[in-house]
Amino acid sequence: MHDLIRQAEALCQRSGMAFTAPRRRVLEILAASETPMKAYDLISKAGEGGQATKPPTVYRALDFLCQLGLVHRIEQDATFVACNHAGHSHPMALFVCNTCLKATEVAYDEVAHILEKAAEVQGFHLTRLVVEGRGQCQECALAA
Amino acid sequence: MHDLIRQAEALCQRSGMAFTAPRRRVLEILAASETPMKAYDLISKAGEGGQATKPPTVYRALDFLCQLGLVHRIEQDATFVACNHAGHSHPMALFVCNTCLKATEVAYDEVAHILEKAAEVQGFHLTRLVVEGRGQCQECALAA
DNA sequence: CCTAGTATGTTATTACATAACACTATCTAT
DNA sequence: ATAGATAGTGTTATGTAATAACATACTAGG
Repeated sequence: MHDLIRQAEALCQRSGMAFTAPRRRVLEILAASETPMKAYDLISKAGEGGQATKPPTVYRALDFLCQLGLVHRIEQDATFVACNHAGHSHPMALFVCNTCLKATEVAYDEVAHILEKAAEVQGFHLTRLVVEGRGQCQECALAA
Repeated sequence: MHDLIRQAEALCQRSGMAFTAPRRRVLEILAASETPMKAYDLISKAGEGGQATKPPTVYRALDFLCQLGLVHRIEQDATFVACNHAGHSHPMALFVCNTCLKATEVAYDEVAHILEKAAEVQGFHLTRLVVEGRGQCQECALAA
């Protein structure tokens, strides 16, 4: 978890971007969370203790972190989750458990390839791909 | 386009559901639209001419139509689009052109299979899958 | 008829996200 | 040093997406 912060620092330094206080704060909160978080939970969490934190601050940090691949937005339910695989940016599908709400990352290189081809057949050139799932994780299946 | 309406009627009759006025209205508007629509554009469009139409009316219709597979919600940008392939419910990925905003449907049976397997390896059982893309369609590529 | 089930109408509110502008820090070319 | 460019934050206000809660109407089976 502290690894992620260090990775972020390194990544920013290499690309000449600033790893500023709000960006660090948002990443720390997400990294410490077991499950993906909604933006407004992040906002209130970020405001605990210190000064009040307002939506734009957090949304800007999220945009930044998403672009760097340190955080992913889950489109299905508009939540955000820290990414374990920062740095190497191979495409990752996010599968969210309906019971415990935890997100599992799954590589989908092959799938991306197939989809790109399928799109190309229709003359469509892909620049972004969203692959997400819902279901039940192993732990919750066993507990049931 | 009128085909879609008839398909909807048939589908509802078969499954004993009512194809009511607001449901028909929403489907008609979506079927007539070249591109996916935002909910609130639908709401104001639905309110044109006749009586004012309020959010819950449209959202309820959308839920209904989505469940029947007559309409798809595009998670990336919270838009809705009528489905060409109503009835048979094989999984369809939606690729949206960044230029003309039109959506193209692409079958992804194979992909679904691979993802299910990839998930199962980690003990994750999938119940829902979202596959969406962004990019440029053929027409727009040629026009550029 | 009347009542259970299904759907709609309406008001109000909650949740998600960004526009616009003022201010601060930092870097760099002169 | 210092003026100007660049990047980032703080703040106010607002725009956009979605739903809760409750009242009302339609319709089919007893």
